[in-house]
Amino acid sequence: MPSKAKTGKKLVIVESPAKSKTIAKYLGEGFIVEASIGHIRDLPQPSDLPAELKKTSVGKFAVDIENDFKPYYVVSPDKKKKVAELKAQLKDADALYLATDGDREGEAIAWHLLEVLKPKVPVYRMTFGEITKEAIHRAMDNLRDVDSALVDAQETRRILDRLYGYEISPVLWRKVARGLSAGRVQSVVTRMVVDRERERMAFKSASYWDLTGQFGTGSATFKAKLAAVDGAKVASGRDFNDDGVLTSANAVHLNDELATSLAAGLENADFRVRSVDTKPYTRRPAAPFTTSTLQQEAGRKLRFTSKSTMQIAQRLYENGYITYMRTDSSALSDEALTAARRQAAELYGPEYVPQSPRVYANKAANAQEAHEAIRPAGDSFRTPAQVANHLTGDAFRLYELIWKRTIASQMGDAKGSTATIRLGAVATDGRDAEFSASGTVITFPGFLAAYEEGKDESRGDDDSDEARRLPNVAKDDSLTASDIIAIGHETSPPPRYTEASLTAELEKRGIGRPSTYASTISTIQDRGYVRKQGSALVPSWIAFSVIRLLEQHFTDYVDYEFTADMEGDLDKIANGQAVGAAWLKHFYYGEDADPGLLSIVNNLGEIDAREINSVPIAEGITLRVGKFGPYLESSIPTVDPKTGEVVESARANVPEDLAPDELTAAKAVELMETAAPRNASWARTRTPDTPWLPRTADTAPTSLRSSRR
DNA sequence: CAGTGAGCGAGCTTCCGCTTGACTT
Repeated sequence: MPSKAKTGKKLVIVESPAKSKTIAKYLGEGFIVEASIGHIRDLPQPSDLPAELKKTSVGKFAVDIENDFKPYYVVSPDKKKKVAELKAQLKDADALYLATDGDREGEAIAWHLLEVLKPKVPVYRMTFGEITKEAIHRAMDNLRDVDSALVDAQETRRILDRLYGYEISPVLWRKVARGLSAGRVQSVVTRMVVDRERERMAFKSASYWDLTGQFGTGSATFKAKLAAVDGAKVASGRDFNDDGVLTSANAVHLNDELATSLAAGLENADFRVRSVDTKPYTRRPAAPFTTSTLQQEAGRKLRFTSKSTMQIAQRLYENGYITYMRTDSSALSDEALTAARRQAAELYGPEYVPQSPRVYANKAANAQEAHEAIRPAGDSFRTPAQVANHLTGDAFRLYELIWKRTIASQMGDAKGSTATIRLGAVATDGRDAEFSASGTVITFPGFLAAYEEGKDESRGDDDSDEARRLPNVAKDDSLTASDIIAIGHETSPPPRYTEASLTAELEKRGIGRPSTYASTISTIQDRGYVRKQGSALVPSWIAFSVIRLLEQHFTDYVDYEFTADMEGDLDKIANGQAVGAAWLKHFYYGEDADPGLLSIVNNLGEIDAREINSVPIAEGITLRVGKFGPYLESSIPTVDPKTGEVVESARANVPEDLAPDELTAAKAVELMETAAPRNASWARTRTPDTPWLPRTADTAPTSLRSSRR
């Protein structure tokens, strides 16, 4: 066999196969572009370690906790084939270019490739923020070495997550239930959902009343709302706190009676315009999509789950319709800016495009910006009409959303004016009532011509800033009045998170990464911490127990700032100001006053499982999380009337679909009463004067039969 | 179903982040 001659080609390795095709095109002859398809090595499951290692200091985490936290890496089973292919390609190449993403994880992938492929040819690290011919060639002119400090930072992050998850999860198995898990990201996310439910449980609703009326001059009428009585502002939803207490000192709180009598007293009153105030209105377009904002907006406008949004986006990306869909950057490349501005001008006219391109600053904490924003691919965008024949239902709708958002982001502000009319009259009882109405008129739609961002369900009063035109009126004009009615309102608790609003919050706080938002939300559902009720995320009672334990014993680890603090430290490692191994040593074994994770876990002392799994619900009634789910227990001893026996406690099941905030004291009593017959005595002693028909196996069918006849 | 428990104690569960297919339901 003749000895194999080198092809003289250069091997370039990127992360994503879809990217590799485009890059190959730009680099041309002489280059072979391959993809690693993400990470190629990772820490194995400790159970998969070779037997001889299991007994050593590596055995617990696949990290040597006694020797500078040296990780024990293995090539991931599903990457063995890929690695073999890359090795074969490298044999024929005369240079290797590691072109993985320009962020912390990408740097680590480059290093792992280096470790596994052991190239004998020159190796260069290259990075680019966008996939254009210019950017790729610029990257070729700015080659460097793999940044070992940045790799150290990634490795530290990886090991920290293993130590955190695999040290704390077993505590939950022992104290709450088997199979549970804790982690730097999932535990904080679960805590957010639990905290929101706690706020809802503690929430006390307040009721307040106001008036609306129809006012007008001749034929034109408009609706206005009571704003002030005798010069004092009328209290509305935002004037109450979550305890149902009025917090605005100068506001008048109208109840049913006061509002109804005022409405009656205004029936024939002489209403006049008191002021007309006009203010200019401008609104700016939203930034181009990041992973997080795409998931939110697709959730709001298209009702997609985060998971399905990502699946559809992946297909669009692979087929060349959009740019990369896992990104935390809202920046557009120069090529995209030009394309968006040109297309906006063509479709809407040059006056719709501002003089200079709009630049969006990144709002998210810890953004790494290895890619540009999510936008239509290419240097001239295909319009939705042009792709309509190639894309089916959901894919088309997602493309259209991305296209609109991108175009709109480079269009001018919407301009108009907001008019506010204040009008009033004196009621028959002498009270002065002032109403107000406002309406916005858009004189130049700007970006609104292309796209408007959706809104999340808002709290409190319904927004009256709708785009409506108010009639032309002037001060002291007399107005007709009709339909003056009193309306009662109740303040509402903070809304539950949805996938979309939770993702937004995670991005804002810098918790998790674009590639994991969707899977994190799946994880907390798979573990039974959270379930979806419609689009709302509702925590389980198990989650309450878990979070309570973590808050009490691992306070710092479930702090909302934990990840942000970690990122700060990792930055120091990436800058060479700190070393990963020393940082991990501090984290795991402690330092000075800080005990470290290991000693916390080893010195938990007596965690009273019963206490952790209990939540007081009402006087004498406690919710407990047991082996078979949550149940209610009453601690009020009662005497069984038949046997004369003292019953120490009674129990009742809690329905699966009952959200924690729906388990009020009254509901708990009701559940105890309708539980098993043995609780009958409990119910009778508790509410002696209420006649109560036990719904037992004996009585229920009878009553059903009789009621049906 | 039954509720933090007698004794012995095997074997099991778990993290985050980067990427796609190859699987089943």
